[in-house]
Amino acid sequence: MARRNTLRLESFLPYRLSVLTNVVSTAIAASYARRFKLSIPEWRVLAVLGQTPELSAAQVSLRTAMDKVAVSRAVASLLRTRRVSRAISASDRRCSALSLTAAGYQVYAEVVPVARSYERALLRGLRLNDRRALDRALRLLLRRASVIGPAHAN
Amino acid sequence: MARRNTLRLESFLPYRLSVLTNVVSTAIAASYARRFKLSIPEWRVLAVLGQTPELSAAQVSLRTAMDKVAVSRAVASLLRTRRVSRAISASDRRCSALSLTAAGYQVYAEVVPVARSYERALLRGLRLNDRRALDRALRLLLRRASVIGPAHAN
DNA sequence: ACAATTTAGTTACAATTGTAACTAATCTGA
DNA sequence: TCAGATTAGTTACAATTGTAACTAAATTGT
Repeated sequence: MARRNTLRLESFLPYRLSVLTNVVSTAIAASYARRFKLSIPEWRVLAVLGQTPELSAAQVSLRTAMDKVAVSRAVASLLRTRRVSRAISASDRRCSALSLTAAGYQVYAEVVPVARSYERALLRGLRLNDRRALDRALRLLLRRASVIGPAHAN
Repeated sequence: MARRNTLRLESFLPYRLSVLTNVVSTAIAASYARRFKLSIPEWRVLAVLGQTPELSAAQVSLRTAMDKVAVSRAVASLLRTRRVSRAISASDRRCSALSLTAAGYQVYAEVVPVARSYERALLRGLRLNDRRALDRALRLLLRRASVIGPAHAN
């Protein structure tokens, strides 16, 4: 019952990141889930293919930081709804080139401004200086997190 | 195929937050999951009770930003492993006061330094200025996110 | 040339999580 | 006082996600 050496959860960085991310992605998801019947993984795949078409599933996986099973499922669903098309590569019949269909681009074109506007609303109130610092911090934290990895013995 | 008005996912704030959070919480979880058989929700409950004992499940829910079902499950599991004890309130027999047992405190006391050291490792390389800016930014973003909420029509 | 390995992607199943409905206790107002 | 509403917490079930095993194609080394 000594209660010395206590951890203040509300100022613990990993906890704060987790809470913030949760609120943010739930909010964003809500804005397109209902309107377009898009799940978060589906939106991610859509987003990378909108930016760079003709990617294989593995490449999508890399760019979205999703694992390949998640990508496979999202792609399957996007194929069903005809928002993504798949062309099997002639040289290597294992991989395929994924692209948005016209319908896919249309959804993309509608969601992107919403996403942007949400981001703007979120950043409103942060001064330019702080935005830059945030940008630097996120970049650095991500790099450090990848480097130290799960093997953090102590 | 015009590809104008593209969204650069890698500089899109919600996306970056999500990737970072994912890496960080997976890493932290790994460091205590195996050693103490603690899931993330369990660790969170342990963390608030270590900081403030005698809370009801609802209060834990508030402080951890977890929903009540998640708390209920985590508590059930912590009761089973005798890391948390529950005393039914005399005045209101619906709610109960949750506290850590001696065993619970022991786990807490072992995990806290690990968590702290991970946080330190993460922040290494960020200058004091940038840490302050990050702190401000996170506080502000969380507040904005809660305010704008899911009702972000566009 | 071909057995052994690697790579892309899928499928099957288990574990986790979210949603809704529920029980039990308390509170509220007529 | 007591019917209806509220609150704490749990349970049951559905949907999502993670893990492992799998198929099929390509690559490698001998």
